[in-house]
Amino acid sequence: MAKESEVKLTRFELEVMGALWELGSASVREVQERLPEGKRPAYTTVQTIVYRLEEKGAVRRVKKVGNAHVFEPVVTRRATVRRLFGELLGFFGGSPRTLMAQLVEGGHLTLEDLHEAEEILERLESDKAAAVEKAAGESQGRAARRGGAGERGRRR
Amino acid sequence: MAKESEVKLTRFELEVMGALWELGSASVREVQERLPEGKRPAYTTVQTIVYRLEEKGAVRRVKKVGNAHVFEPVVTRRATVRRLFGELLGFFGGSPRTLMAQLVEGGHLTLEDLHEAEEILERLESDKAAAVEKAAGESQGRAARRGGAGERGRRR
DNA sequence: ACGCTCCTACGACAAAAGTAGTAGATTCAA
DNA sequence: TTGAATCTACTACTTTTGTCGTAGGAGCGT
Repeated sequence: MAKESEVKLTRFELEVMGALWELGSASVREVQERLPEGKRPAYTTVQTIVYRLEEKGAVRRVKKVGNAHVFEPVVTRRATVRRLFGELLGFFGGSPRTLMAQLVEGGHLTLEDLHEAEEILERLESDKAAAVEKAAGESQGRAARRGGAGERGRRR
Repeated sequence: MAKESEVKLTRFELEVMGALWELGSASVREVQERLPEGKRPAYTTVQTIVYRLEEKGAVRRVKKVGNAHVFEPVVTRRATVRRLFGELLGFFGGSPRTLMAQLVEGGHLTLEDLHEAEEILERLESDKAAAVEKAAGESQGRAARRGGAGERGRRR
């Protein structure tokens, strides 16, 4: 199977992944309910997307609560951002700088954001030699466990 | 028609727009040839994309050279980045900071990039009251002609 | 043991994206 | 003024996305 970071996600799939990343792991229903009211498709629509994500290897079912499957992201948010950003760079001649400039001008970034980024960068820089390639410690997961997949008592 | 910044572009369309932004304006053929060898579709395929972009209002034909139409971008690169980035933010919980952090960690941004961004930001900040809402003077079009769209010499 | 309610597995489809071929008009160098 | 080279304007087809509906299986409260 193609390198996992190669998974190409569509906008909607990303939307679903977004929910999944936030939740750590969740059932189809939970995902659906986390989607912005405006564009909240039918349950089965979300289900289909999740299934497709599973085929693409972006998520996997980890267990079952009640009779519902609980899914969990396989591709990390980080890897995905990297990928997306890489694509972006592609469209813009490959200069992160130009892109940054436009983001700043677009009002998306504040000075604080930049400062923080700098700190992170410096911190990284200092222990560059260290475990840079570990990439394992994704802080995904548990965090969002509040509730559990099986809450019933929901009608439609 | 819908606010121009609303145009939703697909990956391929973005690719084409990318070429167009770099070129300032160009014929279908020129666009095609600017596409990376690997994924360079047939001439007519590119033509179709360009036509569709025209329908979406993302480009327009400005003149004719020989018997060929010359197209020019209507939506600016900037507006597009903004849009894309906004989408990105949506998928990631809306925090530009988190996103930044991941970009930095992903090795996409250098300290220099950040510094420059800061400068730009500060500059902007100072004359904020000024023509912020003008938005009209997009320096696209011919301006973009400074031979070599891509500032080369990029590291990573 | 029932009857609900929820979930899963599939199957379908329409719309959008990706990809390309063809016929006929236009240019341009000889 | 001809013919080759090149465009444009359509048309068409295949995949991929976006969206759902339905049939049947599973839990669970009573």
